[in-house]
Formats: sequence, C-alpha cells, structure tokens
Amino acid sequence: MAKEPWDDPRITTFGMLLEAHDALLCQMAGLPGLDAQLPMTWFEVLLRLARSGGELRMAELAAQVRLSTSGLTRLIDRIEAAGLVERRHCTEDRRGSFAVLTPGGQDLLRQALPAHIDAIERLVVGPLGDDVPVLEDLLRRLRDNAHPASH
Amino acid sequence: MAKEPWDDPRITTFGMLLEAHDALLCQMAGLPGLDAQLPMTWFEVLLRLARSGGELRMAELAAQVRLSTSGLTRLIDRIEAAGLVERRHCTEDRRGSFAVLTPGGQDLLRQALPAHIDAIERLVVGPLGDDVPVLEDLLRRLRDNAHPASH
DNA sequence: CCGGAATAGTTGCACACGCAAGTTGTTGTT
DNA sequence: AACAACAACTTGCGTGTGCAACTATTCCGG
Repeated sequence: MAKEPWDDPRITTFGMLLEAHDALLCQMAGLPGLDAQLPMTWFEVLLRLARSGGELRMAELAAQVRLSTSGLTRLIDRIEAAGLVERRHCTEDRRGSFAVLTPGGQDLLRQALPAHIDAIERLVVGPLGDDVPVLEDLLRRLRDNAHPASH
Repeated sequence: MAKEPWDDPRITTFGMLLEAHDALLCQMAGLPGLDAQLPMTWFEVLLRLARSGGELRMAELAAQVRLSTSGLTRLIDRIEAAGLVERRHCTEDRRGSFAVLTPGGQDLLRQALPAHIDAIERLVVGPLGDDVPVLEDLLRRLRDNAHPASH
C-alpha cells in the first residue's frame, strides 16, 4: 500500500484539533438546559463583559469573541433586544459605543454559569485530569503564535 | 477585588480551546494561495475521500467532516459543479449515493497539499516542537470522551 | 485651521449551515 | 404478501456570519 501524500501525520494532528473542538462544542450547545436558556455566543458576550467590569467597547468585544465588527453589531442587537445588555455612547469619542451589561444580563449569567462549569468539568477535566494545565499551555502557545498577524 | 464566579479558571481553559482553534483557522483560511485555490471545507472533503480510497457514502462523509447530512448535500453540490467529485448511485441500497473523487479532484488535492502541510508546520509544529504528540493525545482524549453521545 | 487619511460602528448583500418536512427505498412483523 | 417502521438522502426555510460600502467622527500634515 503506497504511502500517499494525504496520509501525512501532521494533517491528522490538525484534524484532531478540529474534531475535538467540534465534539466539545456540540456537547455544550446540545445540552438541554444550557443552550436553550442562553446561546453559547450570548453566554460568551455576557462573560467577557462581566470579566471586564461590565462594559467594553464594541471593537474590543468583537475581538474577544472572535467575530467581525459587523457580526458583533447584530449579535448585540439581539442581546440588547432581550434586555441583557445596553449600548452607551462613548463621550470622549463620539463615533464609538460601549456594550454594557444590564442587571438582568448579570443575573442570567450568574444563573447560567454553574451548568457551563459542570459541562466543562465533565467534558475536559474529566478525561484530562491533571493534564488540563498541560493542554492549556499548549493551546496558549498555538494561539499566541497564530494570533499576531490575524484579523 | 471580590472573586466573582465568572473568574473560574476552568472557563479560561475552555476559552483557550476556542481561541486557539479560531486563530489557527483564520491563519489557514486567510492564507493567500491556500483558501483561494481550495476552500478549507472542500479541501477536507477531498482529503477524506482520498484517504478512503476515493469514495465514501454521503452520511459517512458528513460525519467525518462534521456537517449535517443536508449541509453535506449542498457542499457536494458545489464541489460536484466544480468537477472535483461525482455522485454515484449505490447499487445495493438504491436510497444511497457515494461521493467519488474525480481525477481532477485528486490532482487539485495533490497540488494543494504542500501549502497546507507548510501551514501546519508553521502554525503547530513550529510553536510546539516535540510536544505535538502530547497535544494530539490530549485532544484525542477530549474527542473520544465527547463524541459518543453526539449527533 | 483646513482638508485628506484613518477609525468606530452600522447596513446591504450573499452565502453556508441546521432543522424539519418530504421522497424514495429497505427491513421487519405478522 | 402487505403494511408499518425505519433509513438515506434532498429540499424549504430561517438564521448567523463575513465582506464591502457607507456615515459620522477624529487625527494629522501643511
């Protein structure tokens, strides 16, 4: 059986990243109560805002959740319509806006957090155990190496 | 500064997976010659077919590229229109079809492969070095743990 | 201070995808 | 043999996203 170029093991490594990512995401999103009460994308927006003291500039938030600025505009449209965030005009730079976490948004985030943490516990801490920090280190190296010239 | 529930480090670990995945994919897809000559999704379809001897049932291929069967139907529609694959009716089960790699598809895959392998070399082997097998092992454990109850 | 380049965000448009329903073919039960 | 349950795609429809174009504002060089 001839060794064809598409059998290169490096492609398999990369494929594993795609497969693991997708498998985990499907499990997270497919979880009964989890995605239903708060879509993953909404969750991450609320999370990033909470971690930044409740507000963030649109462009900065877009970068953090890895969306184009137009993608974020519409996402915030939807979340704002649900009352979980608000837009506030930036006074020093009248072009810009902040996305601001509302009390309702913060409540919902608090309420949704345990389910997400449980899911992570089951999906990554479970199978990896003490190796979790190793994975985190490897992934961080990948990200830091790739990110510089992105967007 | 109060320790809020959203500062849980496990969420950061999971976030690192999302960030690394996205950063790598953007780099791959954004690469000048790479995505232009052959979109990532097309590339993976052609790759999976080549690795399976040139043909695969639609449902099986859908699972391998992590798409719904309807998603794969349309993807194959497009790739078939470009002449890189063909559909062949399955004779033992006349409901089913095979996606079959055409000579042109195989040629294009062969031609696109070096650029992809170079990209992986630069984006994962570069920053990780000898730790690549460690990453692959960890990701495989994640995938195998998550996959069972999926789709 | 004025005019052109750059920046923050939004909108028009196209597109790829998932879900649910539909079509055709197979399998199992009696 | 007939009919029901099931399976392999495919199609209708809605939705989330990126790219390019647009508007409003700020920055910078002369």
